[in-house]
Formats: sequence, structure tokens, C-alpha cells
Amino acid sequence: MVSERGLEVLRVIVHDYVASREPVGSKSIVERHQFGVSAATIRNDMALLEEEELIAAPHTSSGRVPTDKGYRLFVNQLADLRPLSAAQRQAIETFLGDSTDLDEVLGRTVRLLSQLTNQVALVQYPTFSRARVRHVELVSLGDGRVMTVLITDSGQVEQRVVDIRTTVDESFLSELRAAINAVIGGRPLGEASAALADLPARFRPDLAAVVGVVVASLTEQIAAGRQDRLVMAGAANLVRTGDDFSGDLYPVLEAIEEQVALLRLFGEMQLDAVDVAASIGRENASFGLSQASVLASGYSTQGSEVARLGVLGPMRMDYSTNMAAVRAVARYLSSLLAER
Amino acid sequence: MVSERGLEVLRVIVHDYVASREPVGSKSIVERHQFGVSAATIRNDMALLEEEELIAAPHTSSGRVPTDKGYRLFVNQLADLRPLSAAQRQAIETFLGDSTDLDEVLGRTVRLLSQLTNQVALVQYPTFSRARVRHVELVSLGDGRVMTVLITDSGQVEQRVVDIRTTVDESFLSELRAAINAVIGGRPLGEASAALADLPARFRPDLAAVVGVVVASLTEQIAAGRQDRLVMAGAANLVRTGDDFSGDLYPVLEAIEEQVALLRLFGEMQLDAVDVAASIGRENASFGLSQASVLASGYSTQGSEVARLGVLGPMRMDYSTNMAAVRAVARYLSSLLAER
DNA sequence: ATTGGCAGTCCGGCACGACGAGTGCCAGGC
DNA sequence: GCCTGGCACTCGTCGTGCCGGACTGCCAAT
Repeated sequence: MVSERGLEVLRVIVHDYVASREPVGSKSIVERHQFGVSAATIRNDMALLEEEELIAAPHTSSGRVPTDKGYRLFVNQLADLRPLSAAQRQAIETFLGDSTDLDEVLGRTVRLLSQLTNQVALVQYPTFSRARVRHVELVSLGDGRVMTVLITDSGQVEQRVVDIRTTVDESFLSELRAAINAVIGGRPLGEASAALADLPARFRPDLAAVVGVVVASLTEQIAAGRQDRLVMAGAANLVRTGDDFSGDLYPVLEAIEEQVALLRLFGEMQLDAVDVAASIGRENASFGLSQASVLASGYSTQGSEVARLGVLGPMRMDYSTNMAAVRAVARYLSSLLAER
Repeated sequence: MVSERGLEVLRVIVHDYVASREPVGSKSIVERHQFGVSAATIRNDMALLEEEELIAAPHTSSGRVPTDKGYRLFVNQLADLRPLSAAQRQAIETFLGDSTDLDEVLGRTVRLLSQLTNQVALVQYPTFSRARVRHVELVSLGDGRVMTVLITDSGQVEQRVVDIRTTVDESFLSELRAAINAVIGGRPLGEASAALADLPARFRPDLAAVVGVVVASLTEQIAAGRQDRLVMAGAANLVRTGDDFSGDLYPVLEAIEEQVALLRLFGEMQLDAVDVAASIGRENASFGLSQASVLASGYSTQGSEVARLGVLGPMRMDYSTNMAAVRAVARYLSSLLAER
């Protein structure tokens, strides 16, 4: 069983190792922190910690380094996050100040988060499926081609060009536009496809084919829009972190570019909109990120729906500060999106 | 003056160094290539090459390595690019097969190019300013807010939400839409802003303010749209290339993320739509990329306008193959975009 | 102009030893 | 029962010296 002081020792080991990047020994602990006991006593505690696999020695008789499990316990113990500095709060305000476009807001958010934490920042686009259709627009492009634009109440816009192979007049387009909006306007995307299914049958046979093509395109568009997307910033920070990724940051860069793995990871982390969750080291093994840690939190757009944002970095990172930054940015983003 | 054989020697030095990543010496040259002369002769040629600063020795009495100048001469000599393999041509066809959306096409293109070359691939969005306005759409979102959608003939779509603070009815919106399209429909973006300027004055005074807000938003949108954008893929290849960036690939990753530097670089490279240009090593110094080389070519969208695409990698790359890949992809992309 | 030979230079790897940091353990003190 | 000081031991690191290998540069001969 690990004693109370043992936990304190773990805490300072994590802290010092994060700061110095070097294995920390019993002697340096007693001289850098007031423990009121001797180095030998600390050594005993460290022996226990090692037994519990919370810390490990890179080689016999050298300082100790936290294991994934150690970081995990450290993070769990982390009751109150270090609040941000005034300058940082300021930065959030000015950086996200006023923006209208969703793309713009998320783009700024991800850059901000990356700057605050000096890590790779990730922001997921609001998941589409719970959003509602606000409007569907049809625009004739000439040459028998029509552009369909799908606008949701979360402010997202998806457009697509569909080839209908015949020319249609503007009045038919208006009619079709009205019909489509009547059927799916205001409905959640999840239900929209089904609702569209019987639309072609309501038109004259010679037009049904065209309607069918447009509906098929919209259906596809809805499905495609539901695929989650991710914006990312700060990849350069990965290499700046020194040799934390022990030479093979290839899988990390790959995962970032793939996005799929990261989205799955975001999905599997248990998140509500208030807390910041962490996934540490081997907990990410199935995503090829067993050297990395991911901190994430949810943020809410207008409705109750929740998307995610967070940072990715080496296990050896400043969890306290970074989790505080993630939380602050998530909250600010939520409030910003709520008032739109 | 460098002899004919001297140039040949430079060629094999570049080739062997690219392949083996090791400085190449006179002895290994004569045994790997049929020169019909002895190593000592090659050494004399190499001394000349070194005098011209086309090659350099990392340390006294070791093999030679091409300098930027050497690569440059090598590339200039490169008359005929190595044609792509059948498999590669196949890959281009299937990868870019059928796609409608511009985003989709460029996304696939950049991934393809990255795979073909094993380098970081970059594709610039078609520059907007020469594109023409195809259609402007106004969509009421309720709550006194209107979404403006700008569609160009290059297939790009930019949307933006504008807060008009009053409720307007659909008929006014139709009227405004018609007026806007009448004024700027079919005109190049460069002229559109000016053409819009006197639009508010043509409406009833109580509506002019609203028109003014919408027009201002559109003007901004046009300006924002003209900012060039870049899509990128294959950043993971940077680290895979070994230690070519001698530990400091931070500036490279940074430049990739910033985009601005790369766009400037693309802009400064002299490109027409047929040839592939190269910018090597210190030629990129002002962009923080003095360790890297960039290969780029132009591609054309419908009109005559030209955007750019290319790859970025270490100086030590296979110029012949990669330039062929860039050229092939640029050509295929041009033809694909022409037939839309 | 080309060649073979030879001396000189430098890198990389390896073994060796000194040093220092840190541990584990034990006997003794509170 | 917990803490402490001391001591032996283990390793990693760093500097040194040494050797082999791979080149080059130069020169005299062809």
C-alpha cells in the first residue's frame, strides 16, 4: 500500500521529471522539496512506488521516471487544476473575440489552444447527426447541373454539385426547393434521409427522375456531412519537445494526418462537457500512440450536442496547466457558440 | 571548366548519394559505373567539381556530397524526366477517377502526390481573383440573420453569416438577390467589389442600410476568398526521411503549418503550366527552408488561370522521379478540371 | 590526358578507466 | 514501528587512446 507521503513523492517525481526531463533521484528530491525526512526514507517510499509500477528506473541504480500508471494516478489525484494566468485569459478573449463563421471560430480555437499548451491541438467539428436542417438551397449552374447547399442550425454548410443531365427551368427548381424544405426543414439530420425517400413519387413522372437524382445527392451529402472532421494545429511542437518520442514520431504524425484514429480515440474517451479527460501512454496503444497522451474535453454548440477538443503531446507534459487550458478554451468556445 | 565527363561524374554522385545516403568516393564510382577510366582520373574530375563548389567533402578525405549548386546543375541538366511506371499511372487514374467537389478533388490529389513521391505534397487552391462570380445566394436564417453564399465558376463556394438586425421578408430578399446577381453575375471577382459599391443607393432609404450591410459582407467575403489556401498531405514523410533535416525539422514543420511562407515561395517560383520548377536548398533560405527542396508545377482550371502544386522534401531526393510525378499529376488534374 | 602508387588525414568503433549519481540494505536510534 | 546514516555496489557517461578503413592529394611515369 502506498502511503500518503508516497503519493506526495510520486507527485514531485512527476513534477520534477516534467520540468527537467531527467530521471529524478532520492537525493535531489530532499534537497528541492521540504519533506522533513532523509533521502533514505524517500528511497523506501520509492521502492514501494516501484513495486506498484507507478515509477520505473531506466537502468539499474539511476533516478526514477513515472510510468503510464504513475501519470494516470497523478492525473486522478489532480483535484484542482492550476488556474490560467491573467495573460492567458486575456489571450483567449482577444483571440476568439468576434467571429461569425464556424470554420473561422474553430480555426482560431485550435491555434489558440496550440499556443497555450505548446502541444498539438485538435478540435472536432460539431457532430452533425443531431444538428437540424435549417435550409436547403438549390442553385442552377447551367449545363444541366445543379448545386445543392445544405445548411444546418449549427452553422455548417455543405455543398455539392449534381449532374441532372437535363435543363430545368427556374420555376421547377423553386417548386422542388420548397418541397424539400417543407419535408426536412427543421428536422434532425438523422431523420432527414428517410423523410426524403418518397419525394420523387410526388412529382410528375417525367420529372421524378430528376428529383430522384437530386434527392440521392442530398442523401449522400447528409451521410458525408456526418463523418466527423478534425482541425489541427501545432504539429511543429511535436519535434520541439525534444526526444520524448524516442525517435519514432512517425506513427504520431501519421495518426494526426489520418484523423480516423484520433476521432475514434476522442469517441472512446469518456467525456462530459465539464471535465477534462486524459488518455495516457499505453491507454492509447490501439491507436498507435502508446508514447503519447491526449487531453480532451467536450464543448457544446447551441443545442445539447457535444463535440470534442483537446491536445496531444508526449506523456511527459504539464498535465495540470494543459488540462486547465483545455477546460478554459472548451468553456469559452461553448459560451461563444451558445450566443450566436 | 568542367568537362563532359565531369558532368557525368556529378550525375552519378547525385544519384548514388540519393540512393545510399552516404558520401560517395572515387573508388565506389568506378566500380559501380562503367567509366572506362581509373579512380585517380575520377579524383581529378572531382577536384574540379569541388573547385566549382558543385560538390563538397563533409570532412577532409571522405567521399563527396552534392552542394545546393550541384543539385541545381543536376536538375538543369535533367532533360527528360523518368516516365512513371504503369502502376503509377494506374494509381493516378483510379485515385482521381470521378469526383465532383473541388475540395474532394484537391484532397485526393494531394494525398496521391504524397504517396507517389513519398514526400510532403502541397496543392494550392485555384487563385480566386481571376475566377468569375457564377451566383450569389441569400438565405434567411431567421432572427434577423442572413447567410450569403458566393459561388464561383471554378466551383468554389464561400459562405458567411451576416447580422442585419431587422427582419426582412422573402420578397425583398428575392429582389436583392436578383439585383446582386444582375450586377456582378459573370464578372471576375476582381471587379465585383467595385461593382457592388453603389448598390445600396438604388434601394429605398429605409432598406439601404440593410443592403449596405449585406454588400459589405459580400465584399469582405470576396477579399477573404482571394486569400490563397493550401492543402497538404504526407507530413509524416518528413521524419521518415531519416536524418536529412539534421535534427531541426522544426522550421520545416512550422513553414508547412504557416502556409504563408510556402505560398510566397510558390508565388516566386517561375512557373508555367507545362514545366516543373525546382527550388533547392539555400534558394529557399528566406523561407526558413534552406535544408529543403521544393518541386512545383502549375495546373490550370477551366480558364487560363493557374494555381500550383508540388512537393517538399529534403535536398537529397529523387528529383527525376518526383518531378515526373509532379508533372503527371499536374497534367491530369488540369485535364480533369477542364472537362467539368 | 591518364595511371598506379604512396603518404597523409580523418572518421567510426572499441576498450579502458575514472567519476558521479543513485540505489539497496542493514544496523542502530527515537 | 518508523526513520536515519553509512556503506558497498551498479551503471551510465565522458574522456582518452588506439586501430582499421576509406578516402584524398600529389607525383612521377606512361
